[in-house]
Amino acid sequence: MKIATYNVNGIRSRLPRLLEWLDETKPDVACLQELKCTDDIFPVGEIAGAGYGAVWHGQKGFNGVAILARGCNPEETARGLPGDPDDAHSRYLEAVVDGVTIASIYLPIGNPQPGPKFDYKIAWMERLRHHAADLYAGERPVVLAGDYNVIPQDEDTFSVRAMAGDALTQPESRAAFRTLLAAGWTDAIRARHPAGRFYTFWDYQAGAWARDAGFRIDHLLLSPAAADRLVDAGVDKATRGKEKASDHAPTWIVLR
DNA sequence: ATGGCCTGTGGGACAGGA
Repeated sequence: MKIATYNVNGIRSRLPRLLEWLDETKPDVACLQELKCTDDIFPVGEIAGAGYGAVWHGQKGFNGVAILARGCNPEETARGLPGDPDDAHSRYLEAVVDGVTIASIYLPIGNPQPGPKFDYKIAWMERLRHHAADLYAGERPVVLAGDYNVIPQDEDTFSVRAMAGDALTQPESRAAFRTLLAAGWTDAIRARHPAGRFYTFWDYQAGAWARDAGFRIDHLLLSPAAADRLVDAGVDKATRGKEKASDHAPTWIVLR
């Protein structure tokens, strides 16, 4: 079972690339972020045409998450992250596919920091910690996949200095991510590849792609029952190099 | 060494991304 996460940066602009990637790599499940569209204009027809059922949680202009499943319809189990009824951002969607609970996460960036946007990021991560604990207690296979907007370690960025003031590398951001790992969640890429560059994002600016000036911010965290089934993990780096690409590359795992 | 972009909204810049 191949499960991927892909921040598409606008699903309508990205649709040809998305359909091409689905056809080439055939993930069983694809968690998408940054749809940047409302629910009524989500391209459900084109995605069904590619052989995928879908659930989605859109928003005008920004954010937006979806879960696609090949040959079946994901069974939605949560829409929105619990813990703040006033939070109107579409950043969390959860569904069960083939017995595996899968979340599509678009975590707040938090820039500029310090400030209210950073406070929102940290509060959101605290809510995620609580909800993740509930899922963990169920002792079922769970995959928390998405754009976490956290660079976990110095080796996950091309330049520690360039990112020093950024919300993605702040000690509070890293601590909140590390808290999930300490609670028993497995960072799938690092479980399979303890060392080395596994960047998932390269900025459109400053020739970042050409210089390989990227960082690793798209993650798949696994509950123990899912981690026991992990056989492979990787990044579809070539997807980032195509015309009209998203600034993120798809990141994936294979569970047996 | 520095700076370089893209998407959506809406019909011109600007917000937001990271």
